[in-house]
Amino acid sequence: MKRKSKTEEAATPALPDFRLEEFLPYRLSVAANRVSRMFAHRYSQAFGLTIPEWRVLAVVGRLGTISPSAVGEMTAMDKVKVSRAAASLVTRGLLKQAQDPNDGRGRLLSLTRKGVGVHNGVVPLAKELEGSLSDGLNKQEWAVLNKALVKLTEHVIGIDGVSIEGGPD
Amino acid sequence: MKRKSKTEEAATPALPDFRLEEFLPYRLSVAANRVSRMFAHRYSQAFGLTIPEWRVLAVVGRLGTISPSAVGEMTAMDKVKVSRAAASLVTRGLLKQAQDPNDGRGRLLSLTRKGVGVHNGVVPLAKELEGSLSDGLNKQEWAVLNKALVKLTEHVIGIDGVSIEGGPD
DNA sequence: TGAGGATATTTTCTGATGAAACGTAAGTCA
DNA sequence: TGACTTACGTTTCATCAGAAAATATCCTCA
Repeated sequence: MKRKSKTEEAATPALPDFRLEEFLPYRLSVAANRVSRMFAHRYSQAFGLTIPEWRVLAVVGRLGTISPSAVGEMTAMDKVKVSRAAASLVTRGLLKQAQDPNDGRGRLLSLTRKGVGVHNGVVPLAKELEGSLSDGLNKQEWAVLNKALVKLTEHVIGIDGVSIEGGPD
Repeated sequence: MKRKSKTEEAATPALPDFRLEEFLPYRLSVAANRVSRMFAHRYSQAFGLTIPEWRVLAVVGRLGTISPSAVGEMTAMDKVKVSRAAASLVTRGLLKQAQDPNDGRGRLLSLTRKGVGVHNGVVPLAKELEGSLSDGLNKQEWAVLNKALVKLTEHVIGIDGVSIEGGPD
């Protein structure tokens, strides 16, 4: 199954051993992607929502009335992603977007009645999915995982000066 | 800072409370994205490599000669991503792609001398970056995080039948 | 043998992503 | 007031991702 190609220069000097499978950044990326995909699939199937849309819905649902920029801060999404997600939700009648009376540049987002209905439907699904996820770990592992992710996120910002914004989803 | 919009239908019935910041899938996604971006930035800066390219380089570097499909399995990347990353590495002279003598459909990837050089340069950087990442956590947290990510990844596959492949990076 | 189907990899097509440009609206200060 | 800078949100554009199609080869079994 693994034989050296003899046709050309066979380059096989001493290589530092490196196991990708044991590399934390790799594991983190794979885990996050698998989880994101599963959630995206479910949200989409049940409510036609993408993850950015769901995040906006969740934050607006909790805070009532909020600016797109504040949503961006709370969801770790950049302003472009928030703008698009909000526009899509407005088009679908789940979100209202009004002028901020105190600032001509600003907008204020809030849920419509329909948006409240969807929000109230998605939250239980989200919690249920998170619950089934937690079934794979014991209490202690779950708690440490949560804490470690928060610490890691905060710590990374310090390592690479690059102020990193949102994520793929 | 948070006032009800009175202009239109003010929809504010009882909403289930949901805190996105405490939602594990969200935390996982944010952490993974921040980490991926930091690593992508460094790899790119130092060696002009993207993360898919680095992953391919890493597994080819370890296994010597390997088919693209096997690389895909080992890197959790789909075949398209492997194909593109490999093509890019071949163009840049870091990788050799030969016909599999035993299968007309198959290819065999191996490092060129130049590829070995880059590989030997990236591995220490990767390890160093992982090390600085681990500085943010204590030994025990780090160990549990690693284990939890593996368990989570395996567990997710069972929840959602959708056989999920690669990731964004 | 040779038709049908499976497999490895690449290519195409379409949608998502983010950096940068843009339009507008505040703040600042001389 | 009026230039200059900063901030909010949207739009544009070039890149990137993955699903599905295309290509080439291999396998199976009648």
